[in-house]
Amino acid sequence: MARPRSEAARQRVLDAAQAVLGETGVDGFTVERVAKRSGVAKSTIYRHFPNGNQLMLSALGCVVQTFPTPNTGSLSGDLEAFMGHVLPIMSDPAIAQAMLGVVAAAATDPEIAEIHRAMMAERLGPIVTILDLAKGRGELPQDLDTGIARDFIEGPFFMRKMIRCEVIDEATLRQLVALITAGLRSWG
Amino acid sequence: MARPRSEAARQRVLDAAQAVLGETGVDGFTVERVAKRSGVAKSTIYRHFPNGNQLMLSALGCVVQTFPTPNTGSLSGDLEAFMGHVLPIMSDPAIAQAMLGVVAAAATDPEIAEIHRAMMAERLGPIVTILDLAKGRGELPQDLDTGIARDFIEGPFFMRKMIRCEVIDEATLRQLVALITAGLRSWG
Amino acid sequence: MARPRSEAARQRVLDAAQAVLGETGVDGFTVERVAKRSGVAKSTIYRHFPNGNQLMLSALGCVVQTFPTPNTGSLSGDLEAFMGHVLPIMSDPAIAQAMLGVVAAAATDPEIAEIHRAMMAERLGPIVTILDLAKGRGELPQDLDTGIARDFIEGPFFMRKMIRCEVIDEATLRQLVALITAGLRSWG
Amino acid sequence: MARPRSEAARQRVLDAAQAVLGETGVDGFTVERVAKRSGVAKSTIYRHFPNGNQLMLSALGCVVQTFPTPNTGSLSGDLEAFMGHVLPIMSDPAIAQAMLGVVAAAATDPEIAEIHRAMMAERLGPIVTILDLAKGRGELPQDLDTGIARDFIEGPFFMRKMIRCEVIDEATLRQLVALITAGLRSWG
DNA sequence: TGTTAAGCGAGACGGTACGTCGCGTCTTAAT
DNA sequence: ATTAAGACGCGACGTACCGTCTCGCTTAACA
Repeated sequence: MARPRSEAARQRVLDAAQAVLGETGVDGFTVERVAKRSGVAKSTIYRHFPNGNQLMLSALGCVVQTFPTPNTGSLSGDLEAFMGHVLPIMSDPAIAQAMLGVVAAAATDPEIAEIHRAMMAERLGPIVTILDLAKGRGELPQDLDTGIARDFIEGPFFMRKMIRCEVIDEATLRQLVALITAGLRSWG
Repeated sequence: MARPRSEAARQRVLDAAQAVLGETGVDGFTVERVAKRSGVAKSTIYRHFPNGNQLMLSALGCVVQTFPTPNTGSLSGDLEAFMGHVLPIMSDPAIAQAMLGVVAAAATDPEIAEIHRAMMAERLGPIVTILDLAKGRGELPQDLDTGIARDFIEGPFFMRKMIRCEVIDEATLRQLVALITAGLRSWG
Repeated sequence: MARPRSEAARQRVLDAAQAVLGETGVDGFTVERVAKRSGVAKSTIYRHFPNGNQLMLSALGCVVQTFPTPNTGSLSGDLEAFMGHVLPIMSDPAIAQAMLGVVAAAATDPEIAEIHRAMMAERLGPIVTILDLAKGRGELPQDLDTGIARDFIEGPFFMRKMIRCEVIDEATLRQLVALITAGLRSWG
Repeated sequence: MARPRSEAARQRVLDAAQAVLGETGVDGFTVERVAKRSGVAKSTIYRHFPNGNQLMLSALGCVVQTFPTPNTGSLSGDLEAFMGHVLPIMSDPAIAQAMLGVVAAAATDPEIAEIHRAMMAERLGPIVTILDLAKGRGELPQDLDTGIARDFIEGPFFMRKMIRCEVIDEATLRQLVALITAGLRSWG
């Protein structure tokens, strides 16, 4: 019966939030700055988001995005293609910061834990598919544990790129994929 | 005539800081809370630490600790032993949070970047030694790239434990080590 | 062609407004509280009243009420009877608060000044009549200044009851009336 | 052991508060405006005053001021002199507004009630003295009730000046004093 | 007897001020 | 000279109301 919350306002807020995040970083992120920049009243922001942290996380919704599942015909090719999609995103410092923030905050805040879960699940799908395809082709043993495999696959990239903050060039990507596929094939 | 800065005070502050970190998490970490809890005046804290973030990080100094280098006679044994040391530390939620915080903050704050570097280096030493020993035994090819290998080794554990927050039991530890050693041996 | 504004709604608003005034006082008086309590939408309230202050004042319309003019045959009797009517109204704390609020606000808001004027005038009529009757009976000199007399009559009661917030019992009422009549008779 | 609250800051705040009151009236009175104008931080204001209302009332402390007790040798002279002191103060619209605000708020807020009490008591002293002197000179009966007399004296002036907002010129002052003294002498 | 403009509830919106909290700096008295 | 205590300027927080504005739905007067 009442006026619906304006999706336009919500979007303007999210856009401004992303801009602020990019410009000032996580530490300089402020609801009042977002309000000023978006031209939306602070009270309206609080009508759409329970608090500043949630707003920041929502602004980072892009982290929880769908990745395409490649199908190149070989395990190595699929893994290289998939990581080729994921790596650029992890390279954006704002996203990296936010992602780590999500992981850290998930320990205490249940709402953030949910985002964390979604973020993790989103990347699981393609990996499972890639593994299944490889099993179908006979490249991998049928009883390979998917849970362990996904950490074995993602871990090295995550470690190098986001934790150690080193670049991953084309050669490194291929070398890591080679190590990973060799390891996976040895399963059992 | 002057009183030296009491080391006792510094230590009480650090202890209180760790307690606060553990109880309230990174978000609830506050200089004033640490002051109240430690019974030390805020001004004294600022005499010992340049600002609240540095205090928090110093309280996390334990993360930058020396790990013993195992020597069990086999690559698998050494890796299992090493990770057996590292994993319990990563399991402490306060340390985990802090570590992620360090990684995130390193992007902007050069002082934290230094801590980040030390934290990373501390773990590198034992890994290099383990790899060198394995090369000496002929378990690994001589030209194995240490930089890539260390991400390939640590990454899966880090991913599973700290990012995905799943337990790593004895069996999982051994399975991951098996995958890793198989991968490493395939180098070249 | 259009629907007329529902008098029922207006009345429900006024009732709720008076209730809110009585319960929370002038400071706790809020349009939104009145809306919630009355079950009437805020927009409807603003359709009937230009703003919150006006609503509050309208809710106090009862202060601007007609008082009967007594005629007991003597000045003392008339004054006692008149104040006997007025005092109970001044005793209602909500009305008292509101009345003071009107006086205070009249200084700045011309609309409230109008209410203030009406409020004052309403009480003037009976007093003039009482004085005229007394003059007719020869109890008071013909040239008694009505303007001064009305302050001389009302002032002591107002001061004691509304400003000093002390009770006025039967005896006090009679004593004050005696002082007043004696004073008035001395005019000239 | 700690730094004492700076009396200078408190005074600057009060000065600014009075200025704001005078310029914008009670409605435009805002803690943030006072902060900005005084150059004192909002948090400091809240360190000195529990809330904005209390600040406003403290700024009106001048209302609770000591009045000199005249001694002209006659009751009429004393009353004229005393009201000659009081009337100019009641004429300041800011003070008048505030005074009514104090009376109104005293009903609900115990702290304001205390101010109200002090405000009332401050004026009682001189009046009692004036009455006692008159009794000593034989101008008034010994058994005159002071409580009733004080309302009888102050009431008319208060009513005319602050409630009805009419001027009190020299002639009116004398006429009212004449009525009052005549009334008082009739006691008993 | 429909039509239709206004009333109405609900509540979103842009604002302003609130009172609180934490920061990092400072001043004071005591040790 | 260092410490405990805490005041200070600053600035963000999240809340409460303000008065205005869309929304659909309902309803009484006109056509």
